[in-house]
Amino acid sequence: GPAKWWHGEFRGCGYRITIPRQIILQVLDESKEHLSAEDIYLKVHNIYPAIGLTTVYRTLDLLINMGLIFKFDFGDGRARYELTRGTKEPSHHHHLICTKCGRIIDYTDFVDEELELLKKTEKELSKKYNFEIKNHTIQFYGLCDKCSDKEK
Amino acid sequence: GPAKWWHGEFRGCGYRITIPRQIILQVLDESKEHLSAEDIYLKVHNIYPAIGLTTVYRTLDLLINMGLIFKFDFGDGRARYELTRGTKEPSHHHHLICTKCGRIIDYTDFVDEELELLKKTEKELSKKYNFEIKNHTIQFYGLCDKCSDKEK
DNA sequence: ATTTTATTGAAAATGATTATCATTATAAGA
DNA sequence: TCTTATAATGATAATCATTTTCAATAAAAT
Repeated sequence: GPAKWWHGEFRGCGYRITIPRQIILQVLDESKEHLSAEDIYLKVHNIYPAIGLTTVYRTLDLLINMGLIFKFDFGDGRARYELTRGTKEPSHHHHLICTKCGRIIDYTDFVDEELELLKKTEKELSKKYNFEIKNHTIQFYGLCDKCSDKEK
Repeated sequence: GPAKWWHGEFRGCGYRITIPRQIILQVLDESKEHLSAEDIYLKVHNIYPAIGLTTVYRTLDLLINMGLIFKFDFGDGRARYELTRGTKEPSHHHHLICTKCGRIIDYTDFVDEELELLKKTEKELSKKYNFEIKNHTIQFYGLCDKCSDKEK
């Protein structure tokens, strides 16, 4: 097939372009959800069953180090992964997490205001605690509409 | 010894007051750090070696459900626990987490401004996504002063 | 085509947390 | 004080996500 956008990035780092890596990136590219390693494994497995879970974990690690994906921890014991799609910071979107069904909702509303305050806070905290801030997370936990209804 | 402040809470819930529970609460009370289950186990073990790790986990679960402690997840694979000391929300303090040495710094600066914005955001998000928000986390990741120095 | 070595997959190891279950100890009642 | 019912405990095994190991395979340089 035609060369993908990320082939150059791999070549530049001296990494080989392999079938598992192509398919894992394809799966990540086709999904807009927050996939866990196992989610990715299952989708990859549908396309090319010989690829193992180990390779998925290893490739995800590689992609994180290359800056091609973000890793999120929502506190449910399994990490989620998502293509950066060019952004250098994961901060452009935040999350609502349903503590009952595990659903994760991205929101992009009000983030401008948030970012402004966060930037200011970051600057002041850096100064006060001599702490070099690289990243941050904001997460809201609660019940999504469906789970909220069920409780009544 | 004299009855502790939490004895009433236990009695009220029908829970028994046992040696492990007394010591685990003592350890939590004497520490102002964010202790992991194993940290707590080791300290408890120093005071009363017969207490097992299982009991520590079980007691921490109980204390969470009673609202006596908060559980934090900083994304390093082990949870941390801290006495609520009367507060009903963990939101009164946020965290700086060093991604190199794992040090966790509490900060209470600027939280008022943050809280104001968060309350507003929560309200609007609740409305828009029909999501019942119960809690939130804000965490800054980066390098603490010591680890930042080492990098140079 | 051959060779070098990065990459892979199966299997075992790890580390935090949870479940099981027989034993023990708390606290209520005789 | 002496039962007695049962909540709580601790040793052990089980889970579950993730890592490590290592021999076999495949990418890409020669």
